[in-house]
Amino acid sequence: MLLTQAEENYLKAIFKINEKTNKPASTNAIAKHVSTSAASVTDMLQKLSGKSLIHYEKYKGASLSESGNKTATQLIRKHRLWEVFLFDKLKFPWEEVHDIAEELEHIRSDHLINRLDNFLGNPRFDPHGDPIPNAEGKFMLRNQSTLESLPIGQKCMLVGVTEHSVPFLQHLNGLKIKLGTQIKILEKQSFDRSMIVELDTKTQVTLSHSVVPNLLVKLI
Amino acid sequence: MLLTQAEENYLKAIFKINEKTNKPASTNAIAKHVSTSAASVTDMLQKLSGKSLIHYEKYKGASLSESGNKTATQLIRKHRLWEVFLFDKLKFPWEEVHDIAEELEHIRSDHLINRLDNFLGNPRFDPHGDPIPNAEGKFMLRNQSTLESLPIGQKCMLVGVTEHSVPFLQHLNGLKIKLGTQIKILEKQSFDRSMIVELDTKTQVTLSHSVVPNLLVKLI
DNA sequence: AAATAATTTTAGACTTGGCTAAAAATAACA
DNA sequence: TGTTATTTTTAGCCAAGTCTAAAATTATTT
Ligand SMILES: [Mn+2]
Ligand SMILES: [Mn+2]
Ligand SMILES: [Mn+2]
Ligand SMILES: [Mn+2]
Repeated sequence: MLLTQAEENYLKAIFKINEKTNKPASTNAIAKHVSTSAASVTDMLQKLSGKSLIHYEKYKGASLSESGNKTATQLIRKHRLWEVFLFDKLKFPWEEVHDIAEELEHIRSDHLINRLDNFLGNPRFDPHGDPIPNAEGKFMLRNQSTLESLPIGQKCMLVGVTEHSVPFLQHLNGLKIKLGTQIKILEKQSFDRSMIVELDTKTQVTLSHSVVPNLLVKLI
Repeated sequence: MLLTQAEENYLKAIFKINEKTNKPASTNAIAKHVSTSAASVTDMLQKLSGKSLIHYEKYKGASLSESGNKTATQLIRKHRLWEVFLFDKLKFPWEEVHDIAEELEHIRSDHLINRLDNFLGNPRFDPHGDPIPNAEGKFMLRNQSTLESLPIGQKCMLVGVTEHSVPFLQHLNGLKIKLGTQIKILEKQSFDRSMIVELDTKTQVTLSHSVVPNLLVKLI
């Protein structure tokens, strides 16, 4: 089926809300995601329901149907592959790739995205460490923990971030922390839940509680 | 100014018609270019005129204003750079790049297009031999002739095509003719204006009059 | 269990970009 | 120079996607 850019954006929003909450996406939650009014969301939910892309019941929120899920997954695949292109090939900083990928993800050509995937070396993760579904829509899983959950003395490596805002990513830039950076936990302050860690550059940095829970790491 | 995709497409159409005819673009000519009705074109011409992107007088056709020209040139720059990306990097055949570039050209980010230009090695011509304007909008000129105008015995090299249709480009594929192919003129048939040429592969082929005038060559 | 608050839906309107049919202007022809 | 033919514009309509304001429903308090 041929979907408009608007319809695609709603499906992606519902996907992300469903994924995070494991519940039907509420009208208001969707409205925030796509930056529009609740009334507009209701209109669109009725349309998407009519096209059998979502399951929707008045006042009960929306979740993706099988075909809606497939569409949303392909969109995420395109988004993340374009992010890899921008980051790896065009050398954009990781905090700038998302907005451009929001536009590129709507280019319609299976041929294009599969060649791009190949050109990039079939990457499994995007510049923020998020998994890239393959052409069949399968997400790659990975053993990962949040840095917060690890004990003093543990060594690990940054493999992802759960927060994608520009200020947060720039903050990490300032700390010289990026994907692949090795981290050893030296101290955990129970008072303010900050953490003192040593990086692979031998420098010590303090990570506040607005940083620590957003870092996904692999044990080493 | 922020333009819609539709507005951009109209500006590009007017640019191309102006370029080819050296006259204001007629409503009908534009309608053919953007595949729409004459009535819709009139509507849009009034809108573009209101935004000072074109010079337009009822019944007299349209031509680009300075700002309209700048916009159209940047679009062509984006279109042709994306074509180079698709052809050089993703290895698409030259007859498939145009349609995808029609979508990619509307992605808005100066940052992106300048990095792409750099990544591609600042190419001056696209996969069809058309010049790529630089960031300031300047087109590179080149000494070229149409194959038709050359005498028997002349050696030359294909540098561009004036026809971009899929069947035409596939026909050239079949003849093993691509940009860079060297051509020597062996015979010119005055009856049907066909031409017998020898390629750099030493093979001889006959080029009909629906092919010859569409080949742009450089003398060697 | 009411009353109040928050969320969601409906109703009605607007903008963009398209359409067809009819009117007006221009071009071509006899 | 009239008379046709063609082109262009106007007029009126439509679908998508948005909005605000009001009504309906559901959730939260007292
Ligand atoms: Mn992103
Ligand atoms: Mn990402
Ligand atoms: Mn093209
Ligand atoms: Mn081209």
